Amino acid sequence: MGRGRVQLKRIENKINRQVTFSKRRSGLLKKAHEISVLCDADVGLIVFSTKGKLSEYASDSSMERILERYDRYSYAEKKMKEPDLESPASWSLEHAKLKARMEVLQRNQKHYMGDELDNLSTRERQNLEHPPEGSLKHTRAREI
Amino acid sequence: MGRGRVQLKRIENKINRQVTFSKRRSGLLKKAHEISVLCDADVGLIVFSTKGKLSEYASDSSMERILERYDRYSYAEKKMKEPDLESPASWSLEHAKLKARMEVLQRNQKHYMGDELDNLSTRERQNLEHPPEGSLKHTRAREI
DNA sequence: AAATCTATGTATAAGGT
DNA sequence: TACCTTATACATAGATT
Repeated sequence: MGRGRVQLKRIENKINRQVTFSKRRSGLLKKAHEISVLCDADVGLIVFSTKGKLSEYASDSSMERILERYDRYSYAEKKMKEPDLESPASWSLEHAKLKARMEVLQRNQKHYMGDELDNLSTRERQNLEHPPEGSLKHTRAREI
Repeated sequence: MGRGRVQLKRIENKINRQVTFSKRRSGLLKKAHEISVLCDADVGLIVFSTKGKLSEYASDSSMERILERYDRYSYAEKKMKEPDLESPASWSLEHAKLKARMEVLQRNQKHYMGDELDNLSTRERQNLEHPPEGSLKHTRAREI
C-alpha cells in the first residue's frame, strides 16, 4: 500500500507504528461497519493498541449482545462436537477458561452489588429491584 | 471497489450479498491480522453472517483472553467515569447487561459441571480438581 | 500527534469459466 | 457453488506541513 510493499512483521519504528496503527484502525473499523451494513452481518471488533487503549465497533446490536451471542454459539458448537470425554485435560482447560471469565464478571457484580450498593439511597435500591419502565428495553430489543 | 461504486446499504440481491460477504469477510480477517502483527495490537473480531454462521479472528492471545481483557477494561472505564449514582435507571441497565451475560456463562458452567460431569470417571473428576501438569499453562501464558 | 498530499499497492464488483 | 479475471475504487506508506 502506498509507496512500497509492506512486510508482515512488527513495525519497529515506534512513530511509524503508531501512525500506521491509527490509519489502519480507522480503515478496519470502516470495513467492519461496511460489511455489517452491506451484508447484514452482526459484527463485533475489539482492538487494543500497544499502549492498551481500546477501540471497538459493534453493529446494530451492542457489543454486550454480540458477546452473549458468541458465548452461546461457542457453547452450542462445543455440544455439537460432543465434549471430548477422552481427554479430560483439554476439557478442564476449557472449564478453566470459562471459570476465569466468570470470575471477572463476578468481581464486577460484587463491586456493583456490594461496595457501591451501600452508597445508594433506599429509593435507588428499589429502582434496582424494580427498574423504571423503559430502562431495560434496550436489553431485549433484538433476539438472536 | 471493483466495477462500480458501492452504496452503503444492505445488498438486496441474496446471491450478491452472500458473495460480497464471503469476499469482504476474508478481507476483514486479513486486515485484522495485519494490524495485529504490524502494530502489535491485540485484536478480536467476531462476525456472524446473516445465516448465523460464525467467523472469528483473535491475535496471539485467544478470543477468550481478549474478551476477559475487554470486560476488565470496560469495568475499569466505568470506575474512572465514577458510577453515575445520580441516574439509577441507566445504572441498573448496566447491571442487567452484566447479569444477562453472567447467566449465559453460568448456564454453560452448569452443563459442564452438572450433566456432563456425571459421565466422567472418578479419575477424570480428580483431574478436574487437580489438573495434570501443563494443562493450564496456556491460560497464564500472557498477562495483560 | 493530527491533517493533507500522492504514488502505489490492494481489495473487490462484475463477469466469466 | 466455488474459483478465475480484470477494470476500478479504495486504502495507505511515506513525505510534507
